[in-house]
Amino acid sequence: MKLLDIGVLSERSGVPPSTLRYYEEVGLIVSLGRHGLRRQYGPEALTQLALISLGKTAGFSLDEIRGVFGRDGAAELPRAALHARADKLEVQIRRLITLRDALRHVAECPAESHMECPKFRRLLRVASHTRSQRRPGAGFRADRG
Amino acid sequence: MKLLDIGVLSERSGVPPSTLRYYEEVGLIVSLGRHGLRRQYGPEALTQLALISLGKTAGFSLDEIRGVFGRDGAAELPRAALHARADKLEVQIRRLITLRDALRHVAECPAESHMECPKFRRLLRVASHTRSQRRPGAGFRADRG
DNA sequence: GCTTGACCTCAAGTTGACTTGAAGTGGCAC
DNA sequence: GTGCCACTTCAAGTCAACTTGAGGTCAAGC
Repeated sequence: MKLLDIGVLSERSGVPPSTLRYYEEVGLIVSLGRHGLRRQYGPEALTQLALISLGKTAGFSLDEIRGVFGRDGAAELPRAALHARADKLEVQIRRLITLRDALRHVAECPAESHMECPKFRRLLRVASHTRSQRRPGAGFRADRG
Repeated sequence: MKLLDIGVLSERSGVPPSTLRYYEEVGLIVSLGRHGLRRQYGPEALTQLALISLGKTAGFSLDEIRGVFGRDGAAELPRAALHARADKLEVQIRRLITLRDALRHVAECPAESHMECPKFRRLLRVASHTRSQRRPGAGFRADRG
């Protein structure tokens, strides 16, 4: 059973050691032991980090991610709850597609003002109907690989 | 030209007055005047807020949103930059689809452990290859309509 | 055996996006 | 003309998710 030193895990996952320690502190991952002072992780930690990364992209808080996937990276919620999450994701995916289309459109549309373009106005109508959601203080960071 | 009292705009957009004032402070929207003390907004503010909401769903910071869409809700960036944004969005959309599929899968898969399921492992491989991105301190809130 | 360097702990700081609280203002209904 | 109440300003607080800094430890290589 080959364990990964925190430095190795950090390098392989792209997640800084400080973040790995933080994730462990909040119970998202577990270290299996120490080599001297240094934390040693099992190979499954890489999988967990991939899952965490995906969840963050989706805008889930670390709390929610921990709620959905247990320490071993397996789902802990009942089917219905998992499908509910997937449904919410689907809504978000549609909103992202709307925005992508809006961006592509304004990049190409020759109309004087975008507001005069029926296609753009239609996109925005969709946007305002698919109401946005917020939850207090859920930090999300994207960018910086 | 009918103006919207901040209270009306707040109600119609679902965005709290404190947030509208904040958006105005950071230059995302503009009020056209006052009725007594109360800010009055033009109807285009609703469009701007829809755009802001979409941008936030996509994980853009308010700074980035302001950068892409000017005060009038029209794009301010050159075509190439807009397409680049759209490309990044597309990557994110694919990650979200991966996560959605993973969730649906674990909800249905009868395998003893998900790690033993080839389909799940394949999903995770995709997840770890499509590397996640982060940018320092870009708060994002989802949920709470 | 001593240096080196990457780790350790713990507290405090940072960031973006808001919200909250105190103290004040002004249009509108009565 | 007076009370109400939703607004106003401004400073300070909050929250998640990390990062940073000070001071310390320890396995490995020389």
